[in-house]
Amino acid sequence: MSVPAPEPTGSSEGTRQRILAVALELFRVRGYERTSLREIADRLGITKAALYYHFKAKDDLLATLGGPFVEGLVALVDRLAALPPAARTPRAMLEAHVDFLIAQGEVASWIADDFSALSHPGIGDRIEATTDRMIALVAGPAASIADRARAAAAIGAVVWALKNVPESVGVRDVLLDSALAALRAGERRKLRS
Amino acid sequence: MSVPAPEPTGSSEGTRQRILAVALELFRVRGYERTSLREIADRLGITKAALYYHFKAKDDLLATLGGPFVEGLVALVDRLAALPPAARTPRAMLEAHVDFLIAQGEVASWIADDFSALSHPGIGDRIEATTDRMIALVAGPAASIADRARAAAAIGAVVWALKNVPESVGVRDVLLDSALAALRAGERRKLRS
DNA sequence: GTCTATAGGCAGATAGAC
DNA sequence: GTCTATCTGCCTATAGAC
Repeated sequence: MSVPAPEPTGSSEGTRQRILAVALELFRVRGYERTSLREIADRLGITKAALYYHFKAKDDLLATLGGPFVEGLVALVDRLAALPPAARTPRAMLEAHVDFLIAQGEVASWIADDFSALSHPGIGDRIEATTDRMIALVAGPAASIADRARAAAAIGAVVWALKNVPESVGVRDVLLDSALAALRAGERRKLRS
Repeated sequence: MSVPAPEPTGSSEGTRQRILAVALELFRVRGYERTSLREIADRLGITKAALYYHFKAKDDLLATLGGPFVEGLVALVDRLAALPPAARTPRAMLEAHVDFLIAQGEVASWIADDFSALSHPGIGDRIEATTDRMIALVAGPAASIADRARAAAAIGAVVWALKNVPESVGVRDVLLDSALAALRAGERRKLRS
């Protein structure tokens, strides 16, 4: 008896990936809301109806492209929060964040510019809460407003530099040191990480 | 002969301001593209048609709210670029930028989250070019990639902190020092501003 | 898996009365 | 200035042939 053909993911999977690539490219340039399915289809030389064979709704493109980012960020913060306090150093946390953003690549820079695209109930709130948790973790316990401001500054330094100077990925360590310096600007002494 | 009634801006101006306030509030929550004129009108207790008496198109709301930000940023960078090199210190430039963002208030934090709303031909390109110029100015002449990364980090520290920790406005100087620390993380010596 | 054709809806925008 | 009524168009999404 013949086993189901060993090509469960034939050219279909390839098309799906091409759709995602084009969608991400357009989302980065025009934003999610301003990008129509017709534009995506035209760019690929197919019709809108063909798109719907691969993704049952426009929302699916958003979820498929942005989902891993959101879930990854939440998982990252969860993981950091679960670390023993001794291991939860600013350097370790900022390092994990930088590497996460670098791993997310163009998705991260898309979302940085099109953050409001995630303003859906159940997503926007979640990522906002996660951001606040991350700031609180980096700021540490009993943080003053100034501490929180510096923590946000350190995180933002990374986010913004990667978005606006893509070559920053090549100087990851420089960026990390820069973020740490922003965080520690208020301290009077203490030289170790 | 009677002079034109001395009430050129009666309750009309008030309504116009109320519209802008509600529009900004909704843009901040849902983003520009996802906010419909019907939502704005409903929130104000008027109809869409009434909106069109005050603004001839939805784009006008975007231009009225975001225009001063874009124009202000361009003017700021122009002004900084025109300063004599001796006066163009990192501290002076970052300080001017912080104060500009604080002055823009909620508009600045809206745009930070809804940057892609400005992705119109002739606006998006312009603000992107201006951002690059600002980074180049802060990075200084003959800047390496690491220098540019740190400059972007310093600017981003400010932008992101003000957006995510609104109370940062109250610790402006802390934020400024934090950004400067991020910029100077790569230097080996030199202590003055 | 991709097509043609079209449904269905809501958005932005206008006309003209009051 | 604000309304009611309506136009127009594009967009998401679906039905069904090939």
